[in-house]
Amino acid sequence: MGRAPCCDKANVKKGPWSPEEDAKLKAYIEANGTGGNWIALPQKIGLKRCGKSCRLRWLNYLRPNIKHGGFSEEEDNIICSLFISIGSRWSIIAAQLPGRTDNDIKNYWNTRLKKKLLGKQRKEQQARRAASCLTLKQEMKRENENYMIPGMVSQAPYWPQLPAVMPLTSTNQDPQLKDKESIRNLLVKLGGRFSDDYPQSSTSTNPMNLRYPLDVSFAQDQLYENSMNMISSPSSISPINSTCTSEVINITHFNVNEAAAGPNNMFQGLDGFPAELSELIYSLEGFYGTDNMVDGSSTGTSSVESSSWGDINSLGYPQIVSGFEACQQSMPQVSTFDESSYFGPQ
DNA sequence: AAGTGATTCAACCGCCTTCTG
DNA sequence: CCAGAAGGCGGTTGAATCACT
Repeated sequence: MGRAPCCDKANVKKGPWSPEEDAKLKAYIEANGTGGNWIALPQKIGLKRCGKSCRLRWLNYLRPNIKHGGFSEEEDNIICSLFISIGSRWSIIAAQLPGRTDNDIKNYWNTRLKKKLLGKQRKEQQARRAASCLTLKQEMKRENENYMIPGMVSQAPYWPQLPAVMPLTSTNQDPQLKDKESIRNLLVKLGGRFSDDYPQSSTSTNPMNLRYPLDVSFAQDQLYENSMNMISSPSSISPINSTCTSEVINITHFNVNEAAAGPNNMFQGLDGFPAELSELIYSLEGFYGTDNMVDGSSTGTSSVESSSWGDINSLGYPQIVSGFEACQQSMPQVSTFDESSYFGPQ
């Protein structure tokens, strides 16, 4: 029954690795491999380290072809795009950046990229606020001058509080809905499709019937495999139509809403998106230009028409996009969503 | 030069999923 | 089928380093 404990916690060294320890671990793995058992590894080498610690050290530092620091603009864009698409799935994001580790990307995001984006956004907000305030002040000053009673003490005008973030589309909306809408719009802009953007088409020439921003990012083989593993896990994401003709369609064509409800979902739940994400969405809108953002909810125009694949090239991963342009062209052109045609007879 | 706060990043922690007996 | 270990992952921590006063 079961197995022996992985390591004697009391007899295990913690903290930074010494060059000697690094050398031992590296030499052994390069000569013998991991042997498929990290827990047994330190004992074999004579290291007083936990197997997990060895694994981490190897993967994040000693492994060949590891790059540290010096993230390029292109890498920044990929990280941002993927973070918006799939959230903090650092291992998946790392799979798209050769030589980068999930830990590195996570650190880079938390310490620099996030601040970079938020800083950019705040600057723009301040500029917008300043512009709005100036206009408002001028108008109120004019009105005050018109209605000023002689001898009355002039008071500081009351400025209505401006929204913390500029509303994207409609006002008077549930903030959560607005967040979702923003995320949705951004995802659409990034080239993705929601389950309600298209009717089901089993005759599509697109071999994989790729639809989502995830699909866009996942087009590259490695990431695709990762996604297939995750998506095909019944505990993570449930296909919305189990009678679909293609199994590939089944597993790629999952229901975003259902997916969002589960704890291990691909999107980590739109409801559960980190609060900062909505702020970042606005940052990215500024990054890519709000005018270019697609309002997929109410324009009445086809999402296919309104979402330009050319836009994605600006994200810095044309190699991902190129494989999808063909898929995109084979997508059915639909302007409105008909649930019955999409889900089939209930 | 010293003190202090901010930043970076390697490493740990704990949770979840997968695997094994 | 079940219990528990291994593997994997994301979040967090804290020592080292940097930047500023």
